[in-house]
Amino acid sequence: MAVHRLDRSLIRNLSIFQYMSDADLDNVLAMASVRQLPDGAAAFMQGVEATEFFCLLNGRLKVIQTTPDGQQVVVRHVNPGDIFGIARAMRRPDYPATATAIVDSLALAWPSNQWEAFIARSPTLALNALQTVGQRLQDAHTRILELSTEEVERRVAHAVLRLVRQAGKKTEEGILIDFPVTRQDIAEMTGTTLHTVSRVMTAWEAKGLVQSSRKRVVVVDPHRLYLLAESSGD
Amino acid sequence: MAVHRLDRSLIRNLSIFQYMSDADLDNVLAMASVRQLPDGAAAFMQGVEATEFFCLLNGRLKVIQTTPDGQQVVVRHVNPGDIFGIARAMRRPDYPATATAIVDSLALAWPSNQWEAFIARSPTLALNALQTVGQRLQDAHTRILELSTEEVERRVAHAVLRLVRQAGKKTEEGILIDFPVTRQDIAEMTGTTLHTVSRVMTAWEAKGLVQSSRKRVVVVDPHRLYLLAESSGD
DNA sequence: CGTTTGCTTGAGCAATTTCAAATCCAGTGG
DNA sequence: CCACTGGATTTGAAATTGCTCAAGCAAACG
Repeated sequence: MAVHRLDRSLIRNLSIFQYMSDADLDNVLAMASVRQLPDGAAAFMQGVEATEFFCLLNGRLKVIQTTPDGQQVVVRHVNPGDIFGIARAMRRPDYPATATAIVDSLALAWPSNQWEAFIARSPTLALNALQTVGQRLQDAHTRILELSTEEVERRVAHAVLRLVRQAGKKTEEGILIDFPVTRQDIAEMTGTTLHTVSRVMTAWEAKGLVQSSRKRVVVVDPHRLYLLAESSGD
Repeated sequence: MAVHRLDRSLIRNLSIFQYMSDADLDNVLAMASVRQLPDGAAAFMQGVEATEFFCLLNGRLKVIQTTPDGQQVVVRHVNPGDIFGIARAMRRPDYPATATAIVDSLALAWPSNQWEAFIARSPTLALNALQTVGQRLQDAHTRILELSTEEVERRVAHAVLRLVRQAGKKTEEGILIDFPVTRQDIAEMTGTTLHTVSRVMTAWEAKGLVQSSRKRVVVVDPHRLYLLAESSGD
């Protein structure tokens, strides 16, 4: 549970903790515990009291919101260096979504009630946190704009390009999305069905834009995909 | 331009400035200027450098994002007491949307570069700001969930109920939304067309749920509207 | 008044979902 | 090594939702 000798360098480079003094960092680290999250494990679940917040050291999570009738939406993916589960920082008592590891992952965890103390100690941290949440708000608005104004194919294109930016890895055939993604996942990111995603991606495959197989997507021609995402489809 | 003798009580009750010392408040007020925004005037415009942030004293604004091809989305409505235009606080150089007064309004304005100084002076302000942005993020996610999983009628119902919560005013016939709202506005809040909104609302009118006319919406039976918004529509 | 802005409504149509059925593939356990 | 199992994917056909186009009407505004 408690952590001995966590290295400062672990979190020194995380954007949220940038520009903090060594002393403050040590203080922050002293309160942290390490959490191992095997593939499929949840860091926290929707509706449960928010007792901790986290920072992902490595691996990858997806954050999912579920409607009362069981439909799911992928809120976002958590990448190494991201903080997540900061519901309490926004004065929300419970987690609004579920965060699940999609590959074996490792995270730091702090008790939620430490948040205020951290902020009080370091105004820089406050500004960083605000920026982080602000960025997420931007992303959310972008998504609302897309859901409101774009047709499915372009939404899917945007979603795939976003995945490329977050986890793109150069390979022989093109840029691989470096974690398992199903058609269902992409459907939940774009507000459509796995059937439609499948049809769209099959068409792209025929046009030589992507290559995909089971839980695996490679973008062969990012530029043409980008054009497709942006052009008004004429 | 500069403001003389703004009363502390003006902003004392605004949630964002709660729990600040009188001295800090005076300091904050000293930097503020008052901005009159007649109906139709823009506080700021999308894409323009974010030189100021604001707090609405009274009136009502709508915040709109426009796509490259001219489609519009209502991001949110600004109500008295809300801060807005804090793009810079999230390290965004420009305003991501346009804020327009939909009734004659009055706001306080501060230079964007004051933000950091304010936060440094008062950690409480930082926490309040974080909460505010956090709330907006929640709202945005709620909207994404609705856009992704609900059909038009329920989305419109949710949007109208949200307006009721923000600006509902009891009248003879029911709860009036206390500022001008067009079908187009509601369409831009729900990702549909004014035609569809019109059809939906005409049907509601026939069922005795609402009464509406030009730029005016009265919810006659909030409870039944709520049921309609929540039920899976069976 | 004439013009503009907002609202309604019908008809046809296109995009997407639903429903249904196969097929594929990775891993599992004989 | 191979058949088996279950999740993932593909695909066709039918059903549906909501959009586009088009027209007419009504209230507000100068």
